[in-house]
Amino acid sequence: MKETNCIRKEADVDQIRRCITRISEVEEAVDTLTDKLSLVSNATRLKILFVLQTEERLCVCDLSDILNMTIPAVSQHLRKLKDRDFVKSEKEGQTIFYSLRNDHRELLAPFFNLIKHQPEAI
Amino acid sequence: MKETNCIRKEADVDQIRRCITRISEVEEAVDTLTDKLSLVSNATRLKILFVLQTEERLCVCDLSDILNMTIPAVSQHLRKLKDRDFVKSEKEGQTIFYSLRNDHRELLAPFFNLIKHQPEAI
DNA sequence: AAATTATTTAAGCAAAGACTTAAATTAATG
DNA sequence: CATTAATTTAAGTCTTTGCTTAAATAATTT
Repeated sequence: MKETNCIRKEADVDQIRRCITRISEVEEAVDTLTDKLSLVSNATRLKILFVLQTEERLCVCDLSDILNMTIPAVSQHLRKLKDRDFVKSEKEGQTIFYSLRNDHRELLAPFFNLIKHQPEAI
Repeated sequence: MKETNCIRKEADVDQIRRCITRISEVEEAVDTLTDKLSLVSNATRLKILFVLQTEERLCVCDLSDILNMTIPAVSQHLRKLKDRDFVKSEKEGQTIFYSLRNDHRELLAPFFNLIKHQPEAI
């Protein structure tokens, strides 16, 4: 890649430098955030999180019935949510119950509000 | 798919029904939200939005320099952001300046806060 | 008018995502 | 102890995404 694309005379070099600096400062935070958002930006996973908000805990086959999806499909979503600390699991006999973790409540709260208070369109 | 996966005796049929109802009520809101989140959950696009927050407006080649990416790559991200009303564009001669729209400020605000106030880890 | 500049559009490709079905694991039960 | 049940893991497929390079548009300058 070329070093510079903006060769127009009006180009504000200081502005560009300033932006580069500003972005480099938040680069890591952006990556961390987008990593989490990419999890939440899936309808199935957001539904799982949403319903776990009120239900305390649900097992895989509960969720499979609720979401009308196959068990393995649900299980794979749950693994992702668990890997990123959105949910935790507890085994009880042969069934495994999933529940919300507190780790990302702050991130999730605005979404749940949007969903609940503007059900038709956001 | 089978109608029911949960055949265990402890299965709480009422709970499952309740969840199905609750989810059906927010289905549309969830889709609308995840559609927007999937846009924001990309590091390049979040950076564009972040930097446009303070810079008022930037042209495509500015952003290409700032993000160290090719012009077409940036242009394609901008199109997505524009299609979903995150940004607007104004032509001035042969350069096209992009700036933030107000439509999704409410959705974006928490992200910008997270990025700015916890730069190391969220 | 020809050449240059800024941007978009298009086509192609590689990687990531989300499902499917089948097999493996683990626990409970007859 | 063999069977059933709940879940995970794995492998395969299809779609989506994000880039690349090349070509097309459109405005400016020479």
